[in-house]
Amino acid sequence: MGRAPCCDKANVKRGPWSPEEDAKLKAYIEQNGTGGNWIALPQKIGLKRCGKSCRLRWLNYLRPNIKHGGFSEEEDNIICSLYISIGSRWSIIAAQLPGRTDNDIKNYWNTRLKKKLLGKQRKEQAARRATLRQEINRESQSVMAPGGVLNQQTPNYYWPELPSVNMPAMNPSQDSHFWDQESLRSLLIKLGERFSDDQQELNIATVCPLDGSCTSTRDQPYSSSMNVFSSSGASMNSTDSPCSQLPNTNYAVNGAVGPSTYQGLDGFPVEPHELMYGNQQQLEGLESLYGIMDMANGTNGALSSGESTIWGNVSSLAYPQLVSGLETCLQSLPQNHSSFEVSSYFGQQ
DNA sequence: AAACCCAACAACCGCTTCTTG
DNA sequence: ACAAGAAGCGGTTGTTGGGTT
Repeated sequence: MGRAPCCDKANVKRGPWSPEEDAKLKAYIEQNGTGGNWIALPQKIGLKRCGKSCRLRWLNYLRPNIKHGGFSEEEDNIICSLYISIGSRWSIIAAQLPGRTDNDIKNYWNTRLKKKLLGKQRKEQAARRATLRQEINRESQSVMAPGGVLNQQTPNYYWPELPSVNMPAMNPSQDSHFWDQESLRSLLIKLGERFSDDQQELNIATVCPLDGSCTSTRDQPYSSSMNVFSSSGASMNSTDSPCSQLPNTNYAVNGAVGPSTYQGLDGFPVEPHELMYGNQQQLEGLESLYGIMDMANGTNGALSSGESTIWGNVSSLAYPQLVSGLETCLQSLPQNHSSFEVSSYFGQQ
């Protein structure tokens, strides 16, 4: 037995909406609201449409203050960084872009943004692969060579540490890849406004990327906007974001976050670098992200030894607090996409 | 001018989650 | 606690219009 249809498909009009239908629906909702029941609405106003279709039409097109097209550079950046950190959670992404609908963003991503990013990235990918393989070969040759480090104790699943992919410093002031500060700031402010409706100051632990020391966000710049994921049990507007229903996060200070732990990844079974070096497929998936990260950072994507690498950019990309907050937020949501899943996704493209 | 291709976007479908009785 | 129905969501498909051959 399949699921019962939401409406009588035989008596329901499908396809594009006519201006008359739009006008009817708009006028009724503006005057009476939806009445809390989309299914019954079309009958009330004499529309031969499915209730779901009415809802979609209203939300994506007729609702006031909807913006169509003309995505700004900043919006591009926000979409990219959020996509990279949380995956295709379009409704959450849309919630950060006033006037944009999830459908609009999804379409924009699928038709333009993804291509823009992947096209840019593809060019660089070949060059990077060559470099990486060269490095790997060199490394493995030195390992296998007589007098090399390989011995009986070396587990065969061990992937040698890649010289060009080291855990980077993540200091914005020193990192030319670091996300444009203004975009970053405004995004954080937006998110802060959206997620928090109390003014309590946050007390979030932050791992210093340089030395791994633990500090509170009280000491950080932009602290006013970092109450995004308040540990204070702040009340949140449940209509604004799914994250509003989240339990408190584990960012409370008191040393809860250790130096080697990535924020928001506490629940993750292994540490990022372990995954990264786990196998070559994974690596290539992550490789694919380089281009995107670089695009987001407004650089040409060149990655050479000693430069900031993906992890540095991941951090900068989405601003440690934002990403970690979202990661944690999403751990409590269904259909979670972690950054690692996203990287796998790109690896398959 | 016709055929074809492709990008963009609107709308649909079906699954999941939430709400209510 | 449970079931049913409604709403939300994301993937996919269909349509349209512009560009190219």
